[in-house]
Amino acid sequence: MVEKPAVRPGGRSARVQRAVHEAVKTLDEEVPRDKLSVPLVAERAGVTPSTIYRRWGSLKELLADVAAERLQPDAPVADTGSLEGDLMAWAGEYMEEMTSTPGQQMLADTLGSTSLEQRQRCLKAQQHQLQLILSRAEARGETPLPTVEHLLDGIMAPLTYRLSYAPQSLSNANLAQWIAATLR
Amino acid sequence: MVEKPAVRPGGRSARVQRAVHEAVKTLDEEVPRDKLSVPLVAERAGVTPSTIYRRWGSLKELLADVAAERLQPDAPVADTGSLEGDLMAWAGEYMEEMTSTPGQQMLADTLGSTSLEQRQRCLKAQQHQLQLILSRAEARGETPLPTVEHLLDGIMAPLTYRLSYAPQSLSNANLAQWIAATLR
DNA sequence: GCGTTAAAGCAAATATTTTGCGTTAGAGGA
DNA sequence: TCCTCTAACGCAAAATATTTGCTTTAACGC
Repeated sequence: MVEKPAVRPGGRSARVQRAVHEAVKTLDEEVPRDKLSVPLVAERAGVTPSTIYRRWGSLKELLADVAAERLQPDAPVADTGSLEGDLMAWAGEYMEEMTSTPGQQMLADTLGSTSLEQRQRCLKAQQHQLQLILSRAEARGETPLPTVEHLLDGIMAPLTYRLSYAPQSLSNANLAQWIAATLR
Repeated sequence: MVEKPAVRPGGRSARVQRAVHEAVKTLDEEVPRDKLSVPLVAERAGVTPSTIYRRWGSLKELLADVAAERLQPDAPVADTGSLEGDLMAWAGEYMEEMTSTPGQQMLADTLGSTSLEQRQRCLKAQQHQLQLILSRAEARGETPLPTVEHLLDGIMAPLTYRLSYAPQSLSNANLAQWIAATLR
């Protein structure tokens, strides 16, 4: 039911997808979540509701798709000069973004979705970013290097767990501690 | 919007709540998720849809409420004779349950809900169970003992992270490794 | 250009959600 | 025990949202 990346970015499909995604993002800032509806999004995007239902199936899946897309990193990871610094900068930014109200909403949208697919996209993106950070550390000659899996389990997992279950308990100190413990 | 524990278990409110929860649990095994609707639940529970809408607000919130309730442990934690054994038994059972299709559904229902409240209930329950396990270890004289927070970050967090993002990658070996590393 | 076809539009048929108002069950007091 | 008060429920009409069959459009490959 979910659209594969369009083969040609200029096609009609791609145009509709962009318009709909854009409409969701805009409206999400204008109306409270329980007022967001498929007909509303459709009107803003200039398409008919049935187009959205046929393509995404439901509002829930559409929101998950948009959220997963927004979670794809657009900015390259900052290079602070050390593995620990890079991790702190990158995970810190992620934490910052995800503790905000729209961030919490995005998280709920992805985690609440029925299809694993969207979540796997997010995981892939995180793995990719971490791999980049690790490669830079390797180039610097830092050693010993942890694996991506290690970083996920030691840093991203506790971070994500708290983002869902106790976001107010999160702090940079927490994060720094997980990073330090994982690199040890 | 969510019902506080009924003051009197015999009252009408409590009866309706039980009937509705029961209906959700039964129907969840009978019909595919996208066919589950408020009117359907209402009919099975013998109440009118408006009762459910007035009390829970939406199907999503009702499902989150039911899921959170199901995540409250009903069986006491097994006593295997050691902290490591108890953790493995308890977390293993949780992992087992949550990798199943209904388990994945419950997880999505709670994590996808708008209200933190339900997730906090689950966190409280996990903390309580872990505290129980720790108290037993303390009584046995095992030392040094980790904190509940440590166990959450080291074991439950990676477990939960993978349950959401890569459930197929989970194994007892993984779990055993997290437990061993956390107790070290 | 020209046929082919996947995706979009349109509108009617269903289904769900909301709402106003009457009814009922049960708590608390005389 | 009975009476009163009120929160929660039932009912049914109105408003919205969703599904569906059929038509139209636009982009791909020839």
